[in-house]
Amino acid sequence: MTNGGNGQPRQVPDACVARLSLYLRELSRLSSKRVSFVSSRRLAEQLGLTDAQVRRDLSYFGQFGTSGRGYEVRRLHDRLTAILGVSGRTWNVALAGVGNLGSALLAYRGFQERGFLFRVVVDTDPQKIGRTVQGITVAPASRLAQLAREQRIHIGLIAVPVSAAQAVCDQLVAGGVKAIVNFAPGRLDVPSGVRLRTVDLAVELESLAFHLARINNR
Amino acid sequence: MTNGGNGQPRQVPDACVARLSLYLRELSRLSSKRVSFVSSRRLAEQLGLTDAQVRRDLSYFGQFGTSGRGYEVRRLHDRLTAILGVSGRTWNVALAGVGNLGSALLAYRGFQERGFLFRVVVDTDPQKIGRTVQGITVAPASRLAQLAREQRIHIGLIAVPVSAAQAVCDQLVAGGVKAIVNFAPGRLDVPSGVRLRTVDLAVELESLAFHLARINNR
DNA sequence: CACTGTGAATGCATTCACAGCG
DNA sequence: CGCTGTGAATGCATTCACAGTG
Repeated sequence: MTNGGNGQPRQVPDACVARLSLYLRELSRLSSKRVSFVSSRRLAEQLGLTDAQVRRDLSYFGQFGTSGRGYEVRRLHDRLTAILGVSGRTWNVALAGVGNLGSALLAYRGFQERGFLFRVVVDTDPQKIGRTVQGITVAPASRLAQLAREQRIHIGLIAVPVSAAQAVCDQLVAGGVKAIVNFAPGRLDVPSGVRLRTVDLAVELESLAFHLARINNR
Repeated sequence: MTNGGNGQPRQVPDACVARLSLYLRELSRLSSKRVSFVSSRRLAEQLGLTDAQVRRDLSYFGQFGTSGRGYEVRRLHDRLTAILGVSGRTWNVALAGVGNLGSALLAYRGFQERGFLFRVVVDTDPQKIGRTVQGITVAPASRLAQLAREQRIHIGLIAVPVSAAQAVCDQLVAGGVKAIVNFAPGRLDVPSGVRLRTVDLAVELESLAFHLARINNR
């Protein structure tokens, strides 16, 4: 047995957590196709993983499978949504920056479906302030900290140019936000206790270039 | 000594490659500030890593540092650009999908600066076809494979809805593209020999939610 | 002396391989 | 049987710690 049996485990690898939402997506798909059971093998195939890895990942949270048959799609789906914290409850999200990237984030259907609600959207551009995007009015960036506190924001998204990123980040922290995803390239400082993930789109391209260079040069 | 001395190493961890472009960015910054030497300690501090890690990463590619003084900023910068394959040469990039995310990618200055040139941009929307974005005319998606081949595209970016992603991916492969970054959620199939990276924006949010849920629930 | 470069040690993550169950 | 759940083995990645160098 992996853990106490009911509660949460002690030690879940970060890499595993990142995969949970992939499982969830695939299970949703299977569920809508009226598939009722799925084996670790099939699930793995579909997601480009190994069967052992799927079983190991799920085992961190308990025993969901049936020997000889696999996992019951609906049941596993429900358990995973609960584990990921996207069950029942919703998360309040603040977005700073309504440029192209910010707009892409706002428009992304997956967020709403999983209970991530954009409650606060800010920008510095007077042209944009006051406009309504996806049902939310764009507020001035100067009010970010205040709004974050009022709206009890859980997660902040930074989609502003690098030069403004640290200031925006500080405002989010001042507003009591404890989890931030930064899409601006470059490092940000946050106090301990605040969780920060930086997603750098250029890194992906450069990693590919590195590998291509090695293929093409010899 | 880590390797032969001049050439490329044999075994570089993927995680290290991903960090090279962070080093590069920081070195550019230091260079523009007229800083001529930097220690592994300082570099690490700035990027949120450890000094040992910086030294280890760089050591995969040779010996660039001077005992007691650190690394010569300009020299290291030049060596890293060469290693990453972003020196001298340029990379031809094709973009599929000119929605918000696609536009964000097109507008990202960092790409051009590093020698990634958008040569082909396609979309299915008749409203968008024929328009010029960032100096490039949007072509119909049906011509993707042909254009990719004609323009000798190295890297393809997929920024279309999930439903269209696999088809677009197949077109890129048909057009001889060997490296693809997919921004649509969900798995894509590519023949072996083609390098595929999927970047899923929702995964980041859900990973954060998982950790927040663990904090808030007990 | 301050700093690099690197064996050796540690700590994660993945994979193997198989006992055990329905 | 077919498939799960998991110790044990392996393979990466990071960190330690220090000999060696300008």
